[in-house]
Amino acid sequence: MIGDENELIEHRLGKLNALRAMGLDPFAIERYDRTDMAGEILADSEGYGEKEVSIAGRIVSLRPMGKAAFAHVVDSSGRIQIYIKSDTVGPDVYKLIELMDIGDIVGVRGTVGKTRTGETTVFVSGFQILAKSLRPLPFGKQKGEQEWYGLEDVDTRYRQRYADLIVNPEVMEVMQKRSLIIRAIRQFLDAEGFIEVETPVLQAVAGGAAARPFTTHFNALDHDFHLRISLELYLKRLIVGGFEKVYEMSRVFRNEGLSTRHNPEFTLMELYQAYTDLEGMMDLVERLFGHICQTLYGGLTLTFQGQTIDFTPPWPRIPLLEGIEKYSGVKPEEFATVESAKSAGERLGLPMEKENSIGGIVDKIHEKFLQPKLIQPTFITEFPVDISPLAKKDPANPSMTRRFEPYIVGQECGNAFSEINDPLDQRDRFVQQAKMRASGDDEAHPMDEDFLRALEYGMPPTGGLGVGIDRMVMLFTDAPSIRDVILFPQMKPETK
RNA sequence: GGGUCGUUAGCUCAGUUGGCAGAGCAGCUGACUCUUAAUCAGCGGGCCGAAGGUUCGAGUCCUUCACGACCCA
Repeated sequence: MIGDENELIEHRLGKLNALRAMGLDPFAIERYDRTDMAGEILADSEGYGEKEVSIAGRIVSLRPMGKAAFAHVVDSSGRIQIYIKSDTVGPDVYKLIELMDIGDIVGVRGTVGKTRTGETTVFVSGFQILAKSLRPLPFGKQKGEQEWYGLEDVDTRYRQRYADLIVNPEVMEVMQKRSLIIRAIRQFLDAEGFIEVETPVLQAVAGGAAARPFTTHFNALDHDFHLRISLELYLKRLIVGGFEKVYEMSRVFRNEGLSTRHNPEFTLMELYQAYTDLEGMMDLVERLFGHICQTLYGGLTLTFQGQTIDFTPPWPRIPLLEGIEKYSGVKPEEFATVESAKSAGERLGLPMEKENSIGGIVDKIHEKFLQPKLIQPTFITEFPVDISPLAKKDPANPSMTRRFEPYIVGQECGNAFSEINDPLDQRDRFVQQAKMRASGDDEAHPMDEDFLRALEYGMPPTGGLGVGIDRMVMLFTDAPSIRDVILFPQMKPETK
């Protein structure tokens, strides 16, 4: 979009043309061999002696002073000062300083030393501009006493994440941590003997969660497909097929709104383990979160938004209705019928007009009264059957299921259950869901005959777990918004 | 979906009861061979988110729209 060029861009184009006229077209350069990274030099500034180093990176500050100049160069390892003196590089090379801008990519040769004030600096013997920055970086805020900030406008930050990354280095740090977390999850699961698989993103029936899917048309098959909303039903097909410990960590898509905790495409990790149950999954969750915390912070505690969170097992296990009674006063018996549950909800001041299922009301009261109290890691267990169409019923109380959700800092961090492996029960649940769908609940679970056929071949007793990776990364990076942990969050397209 | 707030220079923001469009930073010109996002002197830079309306006159008031933030559903 260099059509909207202004004076600033005009000047930089002029400098580019001057470089080209001198036979120094930066964009003709294909390669620059580096001997060292900025971070390595800063870490061992005494160890370089007279050795010549070559570094490359982006100019982020420039202080020319007549016939000498200071600048800072940033590469992926850090930021180092360079000092260029006309006497050293010769007047012809020094002239290039006039054609250099903050934002340019440069290659620098020189020796390592310290300036009078003690800052480790590369004393330049030669340099070249490797790429010209034509568009000024969104630097330049002064606030109070000489404090500097980069880009703040969140709209621009998300739409131009490339500029955000240059100007706000903490974004890069969060994304590096995200990579460490994902690696730690894979290490943990590999060590536990899990096999990572890939299942279809395009699905004729999008099930495994209560959410609206995105729909797309498959031209060759002349059929509408959905983008998956979960990984569950294909992974359980694999358990039927003989995999005993299997997982997938990948993107799923839900056609819903955006918020500080929701992005319509997000990363989900689901795992399934044959011959174990809910309690086996709780044990695994405790160890998984503990492993990640150890890897990142060397212990079992971290700070999130000022609160200290302790992952030391065992985490408390609280049945959902017990927790609701404790924090809202509503007794479990009140959830016996939709009518009594509704009046309990109304008593608490919650809008109940649209509610027509016990599970929905339980969920709403939970969200408002119990969930915000669950700061330290806690397992909430025993969810109503009508909002848990894939979880085994509790033999002691068939209106509830053998399901749990872990909560940390008031946020749901996962979902797990003893999986239904009775194809007859599963069919009944799907039929129930179909009725809910028919009465207007478009997030009710769709019928999936192929999945039922798989269960009919026989699936071992199985424990399953799903964890939203983006929310997990928020927790481990102290990020208040999901957009802080997603490089390119979903936005409405620009209209210009 | 509802409410509140926001959108002015590259960035961050002022702009009074409606009366010439402002600041800091960065940019440009000049000076300066150890600076700390230097310093000194000078100079440019605007479709005030878009469209309509009220008015002699709108950045400012009204309406609609677009995009965003926060809260609620």
